[in-house]
Amino acid sequence: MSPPPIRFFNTLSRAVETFTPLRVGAVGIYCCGPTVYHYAHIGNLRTYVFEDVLRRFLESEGFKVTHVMNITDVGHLESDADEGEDKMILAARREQKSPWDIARFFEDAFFADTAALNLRRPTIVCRATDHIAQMITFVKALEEKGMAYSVEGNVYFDTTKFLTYADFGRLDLAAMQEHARVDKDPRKRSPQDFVLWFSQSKYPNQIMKWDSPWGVGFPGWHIECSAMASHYLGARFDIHCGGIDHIPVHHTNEIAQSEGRFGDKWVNYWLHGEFLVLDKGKMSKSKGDTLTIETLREHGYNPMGFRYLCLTTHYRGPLKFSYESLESACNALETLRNKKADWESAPLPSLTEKDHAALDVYRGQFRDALAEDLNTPVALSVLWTCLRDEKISDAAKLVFLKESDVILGLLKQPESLSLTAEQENLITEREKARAAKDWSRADELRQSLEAQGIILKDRATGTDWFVKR
RNA sequence: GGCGCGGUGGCAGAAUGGCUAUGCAGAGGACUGCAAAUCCUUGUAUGCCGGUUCGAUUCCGGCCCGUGCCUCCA
Repeated sequence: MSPPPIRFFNTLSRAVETFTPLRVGAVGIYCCGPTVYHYAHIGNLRTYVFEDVLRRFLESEGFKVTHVMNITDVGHLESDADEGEDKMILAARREQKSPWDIARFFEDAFFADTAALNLRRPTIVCRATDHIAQMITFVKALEEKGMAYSVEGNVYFDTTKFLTYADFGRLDLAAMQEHARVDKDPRKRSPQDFVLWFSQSKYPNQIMKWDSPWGVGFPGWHIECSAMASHYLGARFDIHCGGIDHIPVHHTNEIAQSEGRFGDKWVNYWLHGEFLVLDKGKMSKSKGDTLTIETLREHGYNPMGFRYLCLTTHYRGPLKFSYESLESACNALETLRNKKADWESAPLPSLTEKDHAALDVYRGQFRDALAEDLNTPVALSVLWTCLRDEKISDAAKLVFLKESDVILGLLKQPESLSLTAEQENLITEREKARAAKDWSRADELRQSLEAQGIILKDRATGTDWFVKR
């Protein structure tokens, strides 16, 4: 009996569909990446965790995955002056850093964060500023097809030329117009038309600008994704991911541009991640409550606990974040780590036939959970059930723990620091005390190290240490 | 106004037309050095009102509540 097919919820149809790639054995995925003018917050990162698991799962299914992610490093930096919230930008400006330096700084910070969450780096990371030529080509092509118009140096996409514009987001354009929160740009013919190329910036001190057939300026907000995705993945590809907020505008516009240019279905499957929410709704910069990986560390939590927390929720449902739930996730993760360390430190027997049989069942359940629209909570529950199965050996459990972790990605060691000589001494002294059965002295030393954030684990092979959390 | 998501035990969070995962926390116990780790046992739940059904948390309708997007936003 063949396993159930891989199925994903496709925003195009708003239904779970069987996944069939365009090419046998290969999958192309484009994921909308970060805007690098601030640190990523944990809500942003949740979406990247989902995409990472998607990629790992498809790879485990034998696909060669091309995972493309853009870096939005072009923008309107000068407009940030009146917001004045981001200390880094202010500092960079004070030090007369260029927007490019700032963008690079936050790009590096982004990948440091994703590394802390054990996210695999996309196979292709592409910066918008490195692909201005592709964007210009793209806009020219739209112009030639009569899908764009120029007014006073700005080029706009003509949404009336793309008859299915409202379909993807199921938009009621008339209703939206009535409740528009932003004044219409008088140069636009239709309210939903959007800019492909700006030569008339609303920001007088625009620093990042490029020459173009329409004047010196910079690209519109949506064109980079269409240009880079089609550049790396072709005029048609398998999967496009992003946050759910992208459906009504960004992805709607991407589809309009791309199908406007290529004249055919652009992306087969659109997968969107729901938001992470706080008690009072989503976090936002204006409310001053954005949480970053660094914030979690400051509260004493290991970033990997956040990865675990993400996996306990299905990607299409909101994740209610609280320190209580993060604590719970960290504790669960800690147990997984302890089990792994315990089993690895002791010699284990080889697997029995019974072990093999049970493992096959667990592997199947685990795989099928993920195949059904990436159900990580169920996959985790399969893992725990296996780990607490009295009928199989620890050796078998260790095998499954490691196998499942190729996709879950939870067991990467926390960033460790090396011990000071003094800390090393304390451990050695404690070993001596234990050998002498001086338990109170041993515990005293343990507590002393714990106060410094070092947790000791006595194992069959000796004493290990971990950084707390 | 339009388009979405959610309301399950103390917390997080799955699934399912009947027998309701999983983790954390709490309680009790085992082991151990009265330590750490690990293991075992254990209580409590499906927003409200109707309908369909032998039977609904699950399907349908209505309501209430929360929340997101529609402006760069994961």
